[in-house]
Amino acid sequence: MASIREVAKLANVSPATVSRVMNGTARVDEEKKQRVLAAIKETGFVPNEVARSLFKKSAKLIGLILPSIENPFFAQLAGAIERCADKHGYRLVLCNTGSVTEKEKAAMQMLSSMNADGIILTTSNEELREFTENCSIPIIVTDRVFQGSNKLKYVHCDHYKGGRMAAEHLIDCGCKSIVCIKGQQEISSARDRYDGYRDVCKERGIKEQTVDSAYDFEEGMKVTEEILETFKDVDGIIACNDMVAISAYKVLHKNGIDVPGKIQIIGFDDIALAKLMTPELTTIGQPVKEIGAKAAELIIFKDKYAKEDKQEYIFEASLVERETTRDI
Amino acid sequence: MASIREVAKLANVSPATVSRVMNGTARVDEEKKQRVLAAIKETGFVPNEVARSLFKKSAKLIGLILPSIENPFFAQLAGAIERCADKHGYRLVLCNTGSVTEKEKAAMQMLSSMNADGIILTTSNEELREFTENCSIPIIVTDRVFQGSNKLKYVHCDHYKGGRMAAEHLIDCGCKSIVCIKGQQEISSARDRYDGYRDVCKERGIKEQTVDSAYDFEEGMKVTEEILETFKDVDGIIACNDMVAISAYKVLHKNGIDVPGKIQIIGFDDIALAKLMTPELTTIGQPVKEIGAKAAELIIFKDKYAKEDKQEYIFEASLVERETTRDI
DNA sequence: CTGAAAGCGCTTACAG
DNA sequence: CTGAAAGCGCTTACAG
Repeated sequence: MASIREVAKLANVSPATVSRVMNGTARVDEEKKQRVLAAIKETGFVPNEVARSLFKKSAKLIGLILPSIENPFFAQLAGAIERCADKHGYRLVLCNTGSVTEKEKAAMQMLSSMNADGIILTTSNEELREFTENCSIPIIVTDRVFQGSNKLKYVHCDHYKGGRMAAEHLIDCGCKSIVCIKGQQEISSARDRYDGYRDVCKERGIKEQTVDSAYDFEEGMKVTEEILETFKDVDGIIACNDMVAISAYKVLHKNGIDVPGKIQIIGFDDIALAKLMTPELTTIGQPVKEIGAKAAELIIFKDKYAKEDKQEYIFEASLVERETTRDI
Repeated sequence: MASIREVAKLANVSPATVSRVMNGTARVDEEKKQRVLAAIKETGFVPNEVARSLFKKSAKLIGLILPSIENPFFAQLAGAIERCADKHGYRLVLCNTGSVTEKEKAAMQMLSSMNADGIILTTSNEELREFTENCSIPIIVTDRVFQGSNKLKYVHCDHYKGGRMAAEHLIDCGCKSIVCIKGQQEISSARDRYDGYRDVCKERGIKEQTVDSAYDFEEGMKVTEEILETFKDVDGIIACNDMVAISAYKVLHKNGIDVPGKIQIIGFDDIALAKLMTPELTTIGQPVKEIGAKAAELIIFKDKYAKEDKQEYIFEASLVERETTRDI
């Protein structure tokens, strides 16, 4: 790899001039400029980003810390973030944590020591709050919220309203006995979704019926069996996300229960798979692209956003009616 | 962030000594060592990876260049690579290219200028071969192969055998009229899978029937409609991957065709969704974890592998029988 | 407009 | 065992 020195020698100028030509940071004599450009071309010179980053204290890197990239919702989020980052010349460093606190901490530390420009974090772990507040680079929490922190920024969709929409839709579809599969209540988004469901139940005078589950296939299936045993008259299921909704469908189908004829199902997230499965899954969609792009922009344009002094960026969820519910 | 200088001052030693304590690169007087350790703790010092990387010419970074992280197979691959990388103290830089050549080239260049230790690349684009061969850091091509290159290393599963297994399984299940949905034939893995199918047809005296498709939902559905019109007696479909298989099922189901009763389906990859859908998808599984880990190790332990002088690392595909076929 | 110099924060010969 | 020095490859005051 050619260095700036070689280019300079070839063009008969100083390294400083080469740097100025590359970056357009100062006016350079036209003739010299041409010589530099020619020399860059001839040597195939590409500036070393590490050296640049050491000086600038910005590596043009965004850290992405996720429970698991295998979760389709997070994969979509990562895709959205990557596309936005790439557009502005930033790269993404991916860290899977399996929600293990020590890994999350290690990733944050590593990322700061890499001069990353910021971190986009999705964690289930509220204990992490203090640690994140002391991190030397900006952290954007996506999809979830830490209670009581005012140092971080948040980007997520309105899960509470989403929860309401799910419940209301099922009621509109004629359901009388709705069971909500709650996600882990340590996760703020799961809490909010559940709260939405609960409030609608109260308002509409419907019995609140719930069951606990993790965001996970096996759990989803186990819990659905449980529902069938416990709530004999169930005619509507709100799943904490699409994965669980799909698992629920699987169990109902296996038990010969017609969906949506006998029991209706609604999921959460609108992952790509939701409309691919048979029957197509009704769900509450999140605007992942917008969420991902906003999170990335909050880091890329941090100076601009610093002035805005807004802490939470909230997007609207939307009902996506498909085939596991039937409006009447 | 504290620097090595501050730690040194606090411990009353030189920065060199601090470095030696941190890295264990030389014997240090026990008492000084303790002072250094205490000073590190007190200051919360974390060494700057950028400075380290500038000197070492290794950023402990692996570049991952993929068509799209949203594709579940690639998401699983990324997860496998990340876990292996993390175990050895390496980070992953994720680049989505949408298979756009210019993006692929830009990503490779960027990654070298970041002092990445190597690149794991999945591309459909054989024109890229020369460019990759001239890249200054090692490149491991996963899932696919460039024809005629002997500078790169390859990690993938035996797609040819996989194609054979799919065809043989369908025949064993009693299919007489099998249609193969070929993936894009510029992609070596799609070619190999198809070749496997074709050879089995020849050997078993079965008529070869094919249809072209991309690895994509919409295409999968369109092409399945086409199959239904063109091949009236079709009783088995080999899809180029699981996504397409799922789309095919969707179309068959919509047309009231019983699966596997009337038409049997087999996919490729064994993505998580395959066993989640209803009916569960029979498919040819790839050992993604092993593939991802091997690719990462080839970069992390490049010196060790340089001696091995092996260019291709091939893993076995395996038949995963589920509910869209029925052995007789 | 432009070059010499200093510096970003580490690491490793080198000399002692 | 240990410190002073040089250097990794850039960038930007500074002086001219």
